[in-house]
Amino acid sequence: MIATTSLLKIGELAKRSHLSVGTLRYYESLDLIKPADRAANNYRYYSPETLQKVEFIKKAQALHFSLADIQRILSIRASGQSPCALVDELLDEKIDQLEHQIQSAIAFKSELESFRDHISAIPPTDPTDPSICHHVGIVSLDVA
Amino acid sequence: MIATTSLLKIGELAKRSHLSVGTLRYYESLDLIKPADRAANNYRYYSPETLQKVEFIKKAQALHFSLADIQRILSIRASGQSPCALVDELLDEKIDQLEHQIQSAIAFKSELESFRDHISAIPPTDPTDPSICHHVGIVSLDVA
DNA sequence: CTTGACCCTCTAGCCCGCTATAGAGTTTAT
DNA sequence: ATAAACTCTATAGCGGGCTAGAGGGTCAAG
Repeated sequence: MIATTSLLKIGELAKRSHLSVGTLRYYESLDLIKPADRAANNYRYYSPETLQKVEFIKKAQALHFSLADIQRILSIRASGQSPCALVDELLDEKIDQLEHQIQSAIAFKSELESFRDHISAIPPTDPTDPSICHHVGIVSLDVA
Repeated sequence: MIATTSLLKIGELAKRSHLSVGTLRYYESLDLIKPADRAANNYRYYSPETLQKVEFIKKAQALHFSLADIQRILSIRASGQSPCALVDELLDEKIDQLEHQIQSAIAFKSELESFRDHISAIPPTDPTDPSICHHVGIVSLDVA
């Protein structure tokens, strides 16, 4: 028998974690959290540690871990093992992805800038011009 | 009566544009393209200019314009006006967004890097440690 | 005349992290 | 005793750009 006095109903957990009730149920559907108990009324009753777990989830999300990643981390932890190797691997992965995103965003931005400068140098053509846009550049620009 | 000899069936347009038939029908549902004619068999028959339009769509997509943006551009063009003002505005918008993305990706990457360095400096703890992860940092790190 | 390659519409599913609703039961406060 | 405030399940929708499938009609070649 669990000391029901300390257990939280889902609404309370929601309030304390600043997540919605729906989100908490959604997390359960992804095996991220689960209630310590389901009383006869079928209500979810959470142990207070769940709040820590939810905070962990939020922090990990802020680090751009997907909920699937987080589930993997938590399940390793739940099996009594250390998730550190996985966390390190995921971190390296995110950092690589970010570096790639940064480089391609920089390249793409300068591409857009030269395109903008290019078209603003072209005088407006007659609107009845049959080309799709007087910004002929858009049609003819080679974008890799 | 349209010279049916020069018109393209959807499969032909798909082949020439390297888009799928489904994509072309999807584009029609978004008012990006439409067939010049629908014969008695209800087949779509496209004028060859549609190929130019589709190429335009692909180029604009490569510039990260959404299909909704592209629809706006094309409808302005279709009404006989110049879409240049809109294109310029959208370009400026994309460039600003890219700049913002680049800056926040850079900041976030260095945040992740210092986090990684921080945790790799912490010796592994006992797996039976009740904290969620021996990477206590994940739990305690303040990420804005 | 039949086979296969087209074409049609309509619907559903994908990814992800939720949110919102309907319709029902339960608890709590007055 | 009743009404408000909670809880439950199950289902559908969002955005964006598609893809896939069912269940049909159409057309050209052999």
